[in-house]
Amino acid sequence: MRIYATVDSIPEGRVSTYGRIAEEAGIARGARQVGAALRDLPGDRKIPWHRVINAAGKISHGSPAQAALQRRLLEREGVTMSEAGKVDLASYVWP
DNA sequence: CTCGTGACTTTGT
DNA sequence: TACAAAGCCACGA
Repeated sequence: MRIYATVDSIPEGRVSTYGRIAEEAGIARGARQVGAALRDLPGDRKIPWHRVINAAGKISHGSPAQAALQRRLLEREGVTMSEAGKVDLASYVWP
């Protein structure tokens, strides 16, 4: 629950990393757990899972389809990325 | 209690 | 930029 609440607090047009979220949620080094939580997400939840990326600013998971979807959702909110699909954390990560 | 697993992270080639 | 190795942590078998 802590994880869901934290992810839900990320405003539109901003992103956050697994590590940051884990810390915010109380799990100091549980970045993986955050990923697991999002992975098992039903989908009908009102959670902006697409604003969650890894420390490198990239999408590190699953099917190309899923990655493409996440990228599309982010760009729709104004988050730009390099060709390699890398987000400029310095300007989009949530403080 | 021990093992395997994984939408991670760091560090070093 | 890409890959490997070694940490880390909650969970379930």
